[in-house]
Amino acid sequence: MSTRPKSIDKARRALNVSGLRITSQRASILEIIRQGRGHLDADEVYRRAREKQPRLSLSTVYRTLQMLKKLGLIEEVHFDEEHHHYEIKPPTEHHHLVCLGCGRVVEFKYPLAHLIKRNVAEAKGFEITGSEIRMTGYCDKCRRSQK
Amino acid sequence: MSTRPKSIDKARRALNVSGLRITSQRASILEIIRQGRGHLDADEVYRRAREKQPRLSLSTVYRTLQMLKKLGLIEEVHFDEEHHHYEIKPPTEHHHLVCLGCGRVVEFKYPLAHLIKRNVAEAKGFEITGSEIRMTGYCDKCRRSQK
DNA sequence: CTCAGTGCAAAAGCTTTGCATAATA
DNA sequence: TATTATGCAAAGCTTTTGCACTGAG
Repeated sequence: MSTRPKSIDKARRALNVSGLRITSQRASILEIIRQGRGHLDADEVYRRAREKQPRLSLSTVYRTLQMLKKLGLIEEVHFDEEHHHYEIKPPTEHHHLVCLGCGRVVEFKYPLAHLIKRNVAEAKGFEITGSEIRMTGYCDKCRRSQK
Repeated sequence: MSTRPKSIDKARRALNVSGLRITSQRASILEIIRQGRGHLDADEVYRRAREKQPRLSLSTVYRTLQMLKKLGLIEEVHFDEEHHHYEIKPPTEHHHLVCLGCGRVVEFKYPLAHLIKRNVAEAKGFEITGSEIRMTGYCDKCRRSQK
């Protein structure tokens, strides 16, 4: 059995098809995003990747993130106002709850895109290709400790 | 009858209550955001405000935006990856369709927060205070011209 | 061997901050 | 008149870019 996760193999193929090279930097970055479970920003990816590759530069991280985004392998999400965060493109539609107290991010599934496609987009003549839904609030723990 | 829109009066009260001063800069900025119907970024607010007040500085715009946001008078929304956009806090929940072709932003109403509150948040122990829903795609016009 | 990818350093946004001056309440 | 707000300039961050070198295919 393979020791490589599926998402990485998929990425290898996507790069090959596009005539792009698989470098150790790109492999680490992708692997880190995968392990990060969707909640890392560029700088955090950089810091983690440097533990294994001390000579890695931040520009490579940014260039790689852009490339992966363009290939549709990762997705950019916006948890707070300041940074972009990245996650491996999810196979099924899912969204995020962000706790304003502790910053915790919880994913949830709900077929909202479909709903809106049927009820709103068609009426406005829009063809929807992507959605980002972010609900903010306070998690269980933070609510309790605030009282 | 008053020539001032309600949203501005509401703002005046909010500032007074907080012991903040109503300056000509703040009034213009708020008025511009109101007229902008929610789709202006800081720089655009700045440029428009300067037509009337050439000496206005960009820092004042940023400081005012932050203040208005803190007071809950305006809301920050994220149409693209690069900038923040601001709108007068909407009385009813609404969301945005963003066209990737021409950048046009269309608002739509749909009680998604309520839906998610009932179906998702409660189960996860979250108390939801805000939501931002952004669907991307292509509008009628752009779809036609692409073919 | 060739060309895409990298590191480095510098530049380019957008946003914030310090401080003296101006203006509101 | 007492603060608060402003303008200006400088600094801070995140992100992008140019260029010579390195390394994957």
